[in-house]
Amino acid sequence: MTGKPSEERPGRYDPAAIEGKWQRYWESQHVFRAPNPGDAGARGAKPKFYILDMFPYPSGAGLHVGHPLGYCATDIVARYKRMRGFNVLHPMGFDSFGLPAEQYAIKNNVHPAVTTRENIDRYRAQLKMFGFSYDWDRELATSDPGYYKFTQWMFLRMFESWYDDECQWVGPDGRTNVGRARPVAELLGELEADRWSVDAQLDVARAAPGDGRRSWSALSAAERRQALDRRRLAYLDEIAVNWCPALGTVLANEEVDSNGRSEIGNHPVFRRPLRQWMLRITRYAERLLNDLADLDWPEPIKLMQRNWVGKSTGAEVAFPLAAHWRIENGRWKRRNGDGPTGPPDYRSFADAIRIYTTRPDTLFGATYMVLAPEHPLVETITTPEHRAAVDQYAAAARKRSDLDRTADTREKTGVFTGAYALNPVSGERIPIWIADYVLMGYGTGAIMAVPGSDTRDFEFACKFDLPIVAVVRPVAAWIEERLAALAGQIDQATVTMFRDAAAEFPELAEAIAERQRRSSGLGEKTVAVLREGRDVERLIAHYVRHPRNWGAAFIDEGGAVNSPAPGPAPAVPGGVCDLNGLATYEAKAKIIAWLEHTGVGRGAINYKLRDWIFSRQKYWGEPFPVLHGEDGETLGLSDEELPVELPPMKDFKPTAAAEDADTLPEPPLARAKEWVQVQRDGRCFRRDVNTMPQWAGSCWYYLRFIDPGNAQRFSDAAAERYWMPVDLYVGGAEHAVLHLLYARFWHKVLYDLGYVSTREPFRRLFNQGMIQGFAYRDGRGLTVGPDLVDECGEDRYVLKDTGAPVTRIIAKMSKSLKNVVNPDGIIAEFGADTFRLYEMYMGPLDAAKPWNTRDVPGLYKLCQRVWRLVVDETTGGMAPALTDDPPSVEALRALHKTIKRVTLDIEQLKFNTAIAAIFDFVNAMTPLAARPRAVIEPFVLVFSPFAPHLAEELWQRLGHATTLAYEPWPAYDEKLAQDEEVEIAVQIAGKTRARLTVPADADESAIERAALADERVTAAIAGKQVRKVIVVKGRLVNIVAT
RNA sequence: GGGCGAGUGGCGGAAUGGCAGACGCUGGGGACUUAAAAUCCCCUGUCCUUAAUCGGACGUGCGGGUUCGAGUCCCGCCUCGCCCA
Repeated sequence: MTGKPSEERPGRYDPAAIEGKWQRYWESQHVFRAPNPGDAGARGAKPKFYILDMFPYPSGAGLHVGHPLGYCATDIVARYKRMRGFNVLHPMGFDSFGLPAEQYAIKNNVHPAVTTRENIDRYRAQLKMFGFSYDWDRELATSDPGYYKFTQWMFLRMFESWYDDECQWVGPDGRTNVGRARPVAELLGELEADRWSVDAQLDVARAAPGDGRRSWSALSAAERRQALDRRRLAYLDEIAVNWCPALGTVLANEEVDSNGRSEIGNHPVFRRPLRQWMLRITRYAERLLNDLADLDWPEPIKLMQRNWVGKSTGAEVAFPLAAHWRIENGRWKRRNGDGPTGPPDYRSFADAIRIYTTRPDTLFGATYMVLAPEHPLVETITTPEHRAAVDQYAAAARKRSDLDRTADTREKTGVFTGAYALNPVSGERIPIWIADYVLMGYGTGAIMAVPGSDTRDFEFACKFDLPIVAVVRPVAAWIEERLAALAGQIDQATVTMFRDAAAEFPELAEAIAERQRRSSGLGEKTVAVLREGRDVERLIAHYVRHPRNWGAAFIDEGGAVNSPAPGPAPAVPGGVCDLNGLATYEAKAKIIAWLEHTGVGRGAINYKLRDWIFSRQKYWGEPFPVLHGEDGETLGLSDEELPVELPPMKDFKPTAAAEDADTLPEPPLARAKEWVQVQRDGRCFRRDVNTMPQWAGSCWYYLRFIDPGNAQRFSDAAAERYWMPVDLYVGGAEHAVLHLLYARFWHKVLYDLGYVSTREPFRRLFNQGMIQGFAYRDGRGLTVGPDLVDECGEDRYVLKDTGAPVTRIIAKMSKSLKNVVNPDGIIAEFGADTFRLYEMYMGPLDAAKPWNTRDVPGLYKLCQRVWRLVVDETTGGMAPALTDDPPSVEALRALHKTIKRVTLDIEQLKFNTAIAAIFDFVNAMTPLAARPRAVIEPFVLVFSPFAPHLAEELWQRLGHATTLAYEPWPAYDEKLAQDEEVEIAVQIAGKTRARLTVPADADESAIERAALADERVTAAIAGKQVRKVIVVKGRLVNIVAT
């Protein structure tokens, strides 16, 4: 099928021979070395282009066909840009730390350093087969001590920095920023000079000591440490983590599935409080949002980042505890008489539950409160008679994962603490519950429950029979929707049944009434109203009075009602704030103003984004460059002590632990006893035995590529200024949030500290689509792999063993389905150029598309046909049709059209249509008896980014001594890229009735005249009057006649 | 449940609001050949009409709308994919 060279045809296209030859040439000549400013060979006047692939994680399985998709695309652009005169930085490296490497190493009982080296060698060899134009001199691996030395160095910079929200400053890019990471030393300077001070909560205050604020000199060593640690960008905190005993490590939330099991290996995961390194990414939330505006990224990715940061605006409100506060004469009074009584300040409002809400307009509907079971107040407010139940519930909740706890489908659980709070807008006593659907790590770990306006609160209130007040008037559409949903649920018969049962068994009447009330279906009255004919106004009024009967909360925006409820106005401090009738946005503004005026709350912004848990309890990662003192002091190492290398350990496995919640995680490094113990100035210190997560190394690798050999600095400052930012970053959408958000955060810290010159690392981002595989679905709906299926005739497939028919479907490539395609076999049979062309021709780069090996030979044929444009297969010499004669106009037109289409398509990363243009060119040239060199040579250049080996070989055979990689990209002549004559359609009322050929530059009136003169047109419009003639130049004429 | 994206021949796909199906694959036919492979050429959305042409109708998931003109824009629905819950 593939027509390899033979005795008869020794001159046939032979990719195996030419691809190795050119790969060796490129490598030995360092053809793709990109000079840094100041390097030998640097051409300073050249514009730069930094094009980056998401570097691979070198797994044991080797590359599959999905990996090279993005790499083929970037290689085309890199080669194109070189020919356009850019100095192109196009590097490749390996993300070689991480849990999978460790898992693989454990499974095969080899040290991860060994397997990692082997995997990298394998990946590099595979990558080199494709002929990518990487500057391999810049190769790096994140697990190399020369690399992670700087990962540690950057961590230390974060440890030694604090975030100053108020700092206004001009960055090296000349732009004004608000907020900046600054050295802790500067903070210390302010404190030591008593310009700043420390408040009662050990928070730094930007004011001199006094008014309850203490001077730095008045603090103990431990207090000082605590005050500084609270500000550091990298800090230690005790938080509940996902502890997986079987894997011996803590997992990120994303690594735990909805059943509370680990994504890797499906092991149980437990919640455990653990002291962890955290990075204060939350301080960057606003900048991470705002700076998206400048980026040329796909909108869906930007949106995913925005959602991840999850900014919301609302209010913080303090709900005073009823045990401590009462309202007297319109003022807040302490029950025990002491403490402040005047209009309280929100910050100092003690003995209150603080909550954050996005809907402060619904405050009048807050009929109870819920604390997370871990909330510190639970301990103090629970009354003795509820103590046992609360403790038991809290213990059970701790074991559950966040995901599990907040799943919508789960039945709500919770217990009453016996304590009450006062709703500050109504003065009402409302009960305080604990429930696991409230998370400590989110917001303040407490909520005001508004069952009338929140689905989960509504379900909870129904289950525990807590009051529900509608505070937002629903819209008619919602009422209709609820009616439709409820109509089938509880009908009149059910209601009658309840009533009849109550009449027949008077002793059970109360219990039956209770059940009916709780059933949260349509109540009797609702049904009655329904029968009267769906008067929406009455239904809305009914909902406002009896929301429970409607089975769901109206959670959208609308007019405020019951705020306050009808009746005498409650006597609350500051006077009641009437929201009734206001639209949600007005009500929010009014209540926030009231909250701030009365001191029980304030407007606030909240983010879903959490601080980044930066510790992992595994071996194969970057050690933390810090020492822990016996007194709790944490000491950052000096730059000279970096890198802190991983100790060579024979046993790097996690400690096998029982699969329950009570075992303590013990990282493997804890067993490297000699490594852990460090003497410093006669004192004993312990090294940190955690390692950094896999994301750490990938946060800044694009900076290391700029100057990978630099031992003094992560990269030379001038080189960084020259190359940054990355002009085009290509990779899979699976990294849309985490890697890209972490890297942006990391980069901004370096920017704030003056180490990099741009505030964003990746100017343009492109996500390649997934390459899928085929699978088959049998009669029972089960998916089976291609290894179990035979093809019998066109699009008919049967199971090999039973002969039962199956249908072909498209599925993710997976080991279990055995539908993974390995590129090695394809390259061995057809060559890398064919592989590259096929992947680029499959469809749009960003679309998911199935791999179909059947289509590959078509691209091999293209290579053969291009080959034959230049080479005579039988002799191996030059094709006789190749001439030095001046080209015909037709040949020139074919060339210039091709240059134009390919050029514009590469600019837009539309490689599939660029290759279609190449097919067109080859189709046009093949039948020609004479193929002028003046046409073939520029074509070879245009073809070269796609099939570089073949193009280099032809270029050499055409008589050129050196690589074509730096030949100028052929220019096209706009005139020659157009046909002389074009065929245009003539439509009568939108239907094509005729076609005519006109000169390409014919103007509208000439086209109209020609169209109206056409006999098919005159026949069609005979007896009608022409109302309108639309002429689209070069396309069509549309005649409207009646 | 929410958000985003996508539905076009037997298949992958093409189409600044302007001739739907470029280009490739598959399939069919032909040339060359003793023959096959390879190569080259032609045909290949469905239906109607015709001896064949010529010609006509339909056609971009479904139903509406805007427009001289809709695969493309707007509204509603269905299905699939991805992300978040």
